Amino acid sequence: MEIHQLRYFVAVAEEGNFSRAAEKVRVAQPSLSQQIQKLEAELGQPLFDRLPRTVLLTDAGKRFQEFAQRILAGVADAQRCVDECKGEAVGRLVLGAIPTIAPYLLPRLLQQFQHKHPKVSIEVIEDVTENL
Amino acid sequence: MEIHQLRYFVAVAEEGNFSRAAEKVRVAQPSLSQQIQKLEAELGQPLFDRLPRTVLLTDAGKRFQEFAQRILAGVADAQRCVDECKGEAVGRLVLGAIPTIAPYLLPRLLQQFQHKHPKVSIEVIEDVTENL
DNA sequence: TAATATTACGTATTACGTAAAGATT
DNA sequence: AATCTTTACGTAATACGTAATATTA
Repeated sequence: MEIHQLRYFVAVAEEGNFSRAAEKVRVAQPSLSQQIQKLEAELGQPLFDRLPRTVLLTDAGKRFQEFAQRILAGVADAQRCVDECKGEAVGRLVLGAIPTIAPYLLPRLLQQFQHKHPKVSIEVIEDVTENL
Repeated sequence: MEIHQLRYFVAVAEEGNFSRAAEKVRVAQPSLSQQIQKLEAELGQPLFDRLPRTVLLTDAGKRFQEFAQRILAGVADAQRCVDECKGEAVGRLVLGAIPTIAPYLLPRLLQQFQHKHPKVSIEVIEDVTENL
């Protein structure tokens, strides 16, 4: 069982149609068909009844759908969760800069940086020799 | 993000050691290392601090671990869920058998079958000609 | 030197797309 | 004929293992 298979499965379940599901998940329709078959083989039973007009979930498929959706939601949550950590730098930044240029470039850059990393304290040293 | 990557990640998080984790999930250690790197790349940040003696979860890694475990638990649940559907055959089974042999083989087989498929009603016909 | 993680690289698996076939209306 | 799914098959992506290379104690 793989995550992309779960995406395909949910798409077919929602669309009731392999072709439209394939467009939705942006994959060739036979490829999607293969992945669904593979998933069904691994689970040991069919997830869909392939009827002439539409594709319906089997009982097992209905059950499975809820789990699949919860898993995919979990994946999305996990993504978002670590994204929140991303810019969360903390600490202290000491920055050396050439006195002549500093006032012209730094203000905007530092403002952007502070916005992204509010927990970092910044100190700018224009004349480095003072600290030698 | 793939399910096997989550398994690898959880193993490393639990073992605090790539080598032992690799044994646990039965994969070569460099392969596991690669998959972790790939996962970290996709998430946009490291999940582990590679320290000399051990491997520790980063803040993002700690957060991610909970989600990963929930996802894997969901996968296991999904498997179990559809397994429950498996033997749930319902309906009626009419079985023809050679009269001489039937009494010797069928009782045990039918008992097993009924145990697995309690919702199937069974009829045994020993003399098929009666039904022609 | 021992223990551990990463990089390099060739191989085997596999997901994919295109084309053809099957099935149903 | 038209619509939809599956089968067939070659290609491309990739997960894997082995071997070599850091890195640290």
